[in-house]
Parts: sequence; structure tokens; C-alpha cells
Amino acid sequence: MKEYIAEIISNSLKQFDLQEKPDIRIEAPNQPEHGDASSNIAMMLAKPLRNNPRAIAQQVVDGLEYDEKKISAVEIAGPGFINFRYSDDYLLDELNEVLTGGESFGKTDTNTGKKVLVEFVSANPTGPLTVGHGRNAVLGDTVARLLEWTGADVEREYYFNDAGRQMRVLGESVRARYYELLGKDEKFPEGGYEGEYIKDIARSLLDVFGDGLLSAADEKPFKEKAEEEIFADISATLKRMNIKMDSFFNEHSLYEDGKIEETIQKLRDLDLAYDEDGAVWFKTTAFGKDKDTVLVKSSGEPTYRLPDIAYHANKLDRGYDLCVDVFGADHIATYPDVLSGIKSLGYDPDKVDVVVYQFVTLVKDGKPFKMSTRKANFVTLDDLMDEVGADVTRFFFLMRSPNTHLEFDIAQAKEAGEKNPVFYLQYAHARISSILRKVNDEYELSGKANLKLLEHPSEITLIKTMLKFPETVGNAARLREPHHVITFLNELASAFTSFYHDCRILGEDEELAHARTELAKAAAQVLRNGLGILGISAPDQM
RNA sequence: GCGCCCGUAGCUCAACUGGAUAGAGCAAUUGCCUUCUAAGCAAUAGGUUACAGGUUCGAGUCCUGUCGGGCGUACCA
Repeated sequence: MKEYIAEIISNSLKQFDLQEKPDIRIEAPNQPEHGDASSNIAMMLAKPLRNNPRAIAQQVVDGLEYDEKKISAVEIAGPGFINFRYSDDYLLDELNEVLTGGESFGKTDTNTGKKVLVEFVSANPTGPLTVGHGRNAVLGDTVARLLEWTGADVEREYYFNDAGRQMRVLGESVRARYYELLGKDEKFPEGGYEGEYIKDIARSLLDVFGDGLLSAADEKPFKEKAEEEIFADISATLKRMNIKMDSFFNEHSLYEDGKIEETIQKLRDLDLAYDEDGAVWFKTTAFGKDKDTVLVKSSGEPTYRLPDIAYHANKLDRGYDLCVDVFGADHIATYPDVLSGIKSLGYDPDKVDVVVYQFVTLVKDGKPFKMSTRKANFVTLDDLMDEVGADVTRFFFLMRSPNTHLEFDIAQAKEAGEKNPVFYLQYAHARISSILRKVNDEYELSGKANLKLLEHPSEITLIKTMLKFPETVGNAARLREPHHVITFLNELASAFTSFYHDCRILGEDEELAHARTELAKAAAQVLRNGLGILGISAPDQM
């Protein structure tokens, strides 16, 4: 519809002698009195045409040719806005679209044919996923779902590194606990992992091997067991959160395939990498930074930037049209280097896109709660889901813009009542389901409903709200900001509950009941679709 | 010091690429359950969008500066 309005305006503009084509933008006014769609074109043209906006608006409107089946009124208002009002016929046609679209209503094809990789979570397997990882996991998965709704072919990937210092310390921590269980003294490593889960892993090693591992030469068998068990744990947590990874990418494979060496060599050939003080440096000053960056330490160990560059090159080699990374604000500093790196290597940096989210402050007992995996001072996602469930967990991580700090108040999330906004959406859906069950008992509705009977303001508002869904999904996908979907669903649920209070279904005559049933069905469908994007269930009763 | 993000109602946060009278939820006040789920609806109150300038028809949104908060700024990941 917005395209249609842009088109008729464009046609009317032919009367003017314009140097360049103006960008015609149609938006939905905040105030309902201002109509359903609005254009600011007259104000945009005021300067080039050297005329006042209202006069221009009048000329544009005079030259407008439109289908009265779609648009019922056009008005000039304020400083020169041109406001359009949709006709009832159009709204009812669109309502039918919702019903026939069904579970596909809201899908678009803006990214059809594109292969997209979304990389997220990517926590090294040193311990269970915590609330801190939760935002990353849920955000990544939901961005992936949004991209799927715009037609993209999406894969979810988890990147990890089991070769670094962290993992070695993890292995040593397990070994220390293993020795402890056998009554042997073994110094607990400095900065080791203190969590209870380390003891569990040691215990399971003891069950299998007895004391056979006392003769192990290094921490390797301990580390491997730890990695295996922790990954199993992480996968189970993700599954519980309705997240399924398509692939796990081990950083180590980049070494085995020689990709790390290859990357360095290419950068050297480009004169962007050089040796100094026993280290290999990346000439980031060539990209506007004040200092160069170390790629390989004098110890021979690469810093994380080098594999990051090689990894992104690898992703693009795999033929993705778009690679989305999800990470916390603390990692933002590496991003420009990675882009510089892959650009130097001849890849298109526009194909890499980053979703950065700000930190989560966990509020427990009304106070901020500082977490550390290493010190075993954390709340795991499993603990959280035990308390509030997966739906609430997902919702809370998604309800805020990624770009803002998220305060996760456990007490509020636990509250099943009015303080918890998730239930508002689910409740609306459950109510509709309940009504539909009863409608089936009391009426024998058949044939097509006469939707023209829908004319109550609450009915009209509900229809108009539903119609915003496809655009909302498109915006959320483009901006990688799932919270827009939540804002929309709140509006929709609110429009439905107003309708629910104003307009009855049961007890009305059959024709009206039929029309309203169709409207309720459509609302339920859109609620389901929206909740589906968020990975949250839409229960039929509560 | 430098870089990135943020500052909106008492609290937590919206406001789509600059648009008309800045919106929700919670908290507060007031009505509404013999009728489809009151986990609800309707209404009232609550604001100099941190501050000071600038850009323009028009700024919460863009630019400059100040103040305040978060995160970076390592041959740590």
C-alpha cells in the first residue's frame, strides 16, 4: 500500500519540472486523526521549488489520481503533510490476506536466495552457559529467525577454541579435583575453575578409569573429558532455549588447514604484516589506527585477531552472502581489525555485519550481581530457566534494544503475574483459542463470513494493527533488532484485548459472530507468527 | 588521554533511515467481574528528552562542546 501511495504521488509530481527524483517516503502518523499514511513530500520540495509547502501539497493533491477502493480520503494538514486514509474495502481485503497467508503472513522475500551465516554464543567450553551468555544466544537465534522470515537461507554456527590457555587451565583444574578425590595432593592451578561442575567431571573420570589417570603425562585427558561434558551440557541448555546450531567450528581447524599461515603470508605479501621484537605485527596504522597490532606474539602464539581474520575469510570462502556476528560490547575493538584484514585479503567487508549488544546486569534481591565463570560466581541459564521457564528467559533477553544495557531482574521475571509482560501476549492468544473452542460448540459457521460487518472502532484498530506486521518484521530483520517485534506484539495484544472487551462473539447473531470469529482467528495467527519469530510458545490455554 | 555505546516520567524502557500533541509496562489514584479467561479493560496523574550552543520549514534523533555512566584502549581471550 505504501508503494502504491508512493507511486501515485510520483505520478502527480510529473507536473513539476524537477532536476532529480525526490525520495518519496510514506510513513504511518502517530496520531490516528492524521490518517493511516502520510507523506512529507511537499516540505521536501519547498526549497527546490521555492514555494511554500502547503501550496505545493495542494498542487500534488490536485494532480493525484487514485483508486477510491483503496483510499477513502486525502487531506493536507499541519505544515504541509499529505495524509491518506485507507478505505474499509481495502482493510477487509487485507484482513483476508492475513487469513489466507496463515503462518506465512509477515514473510517477505527481501533476502530470498541469500545464504546467511549467523555466528553466535561462541563461548569456549569452560563451564555452563550463564545469564551473561544468554543475551548472545537468544539474540543470535532470533536474528537468524528474522532473516529466515525475509527469505534468507540461514545457518547457525558456534565458534570455539579448545587449544588456548583457558582450556589448559580447565584441564588442570579437573586433574587437581581428580587427585583430590583419590586423596592425593595436587596443587589447584592458579586462576583455576572453582565451580562444582569441575568436581562432577573428575568424578565421572574416576568412575570410568579408576585411578588409571594418575599416570597421565599431562592434563590432556582431563581437558578432553571436560570439553566433552561441558559441550553436552551447553547443547542441552541451548536446546532447552529452543536453539539449534547447525555447525560447531573449531578454531583449531584453521591451524590444521594451514589457513593461519596462509593468512599471515598473504598479509606479508601485501606489506601489511612485518616482524619486530620477535613478534609479527599487523599494520593497522594503514587503516587509520594510531598503533599497529600484534598478530603473533614473540612466544609464537597468535593473538585472537589472527584466527578471527582467517575464520572470517573462511566463512566468505564458504560462499555466504552475509555473515552476521553477535558479540558483546567488550569485543567491539577487534571488529575493525577483522574487517581491515579481510578487506586486505580481497573480500567484501560489507558482507560481514556485527550485532553488538551491551552488557546484562543481573539484578538479584534488588541488587546488581557480578558474575565470573572462573570464580564460580554465576547464575547459569539452566538455573534461570528452572525458575522462570524458557519463554520468559527468551523474552527478557529480547525485550530491549541490543544497544542498551539490559537489566535482568530475576524477581520480576519470576513473578507470574502482571509484572511479567510475556504473559500478556500469551494470555491474549490463549483467550482467542478459548473463544474459538466455544464458537465451535455453539455455532455451525459455514461459507464465507461477511467481513463488512466489522465496523466497530476496536475492530478497525485491530485490523490496522495486524497489517503492520510484515513491515515490522522487515524492519527488525534489517536492523537486526528483535525488540521491534515485541513492541509490535504488545500493541497487537492490547488492540485485541480492547476488542475483546468491546465486542462479544458468543451470543451475537450468527453473521456477526462469524465475522468476528474470522477477525479473532487472524489476530491469533499474527500473535503466533510473532511469538514464533521470538521462539516463544503461543499456548492455547493458561 | 584516546575510541565506541548510553543519558527520555519515581523505576525499567519505546519512539521505524529528522516529522505533527514524545509513548508503553511497573509503581500511584479512580471506576469496572450473575455474559467468550480480571494474568484483563477504561480513566487520571506523572516530562525543560542530562546541560549549553549549532544545522533547518521541523531535532529525543544530525554536528560541536560540557557533565555523568558503561565498555574498550595489553605480545590477556
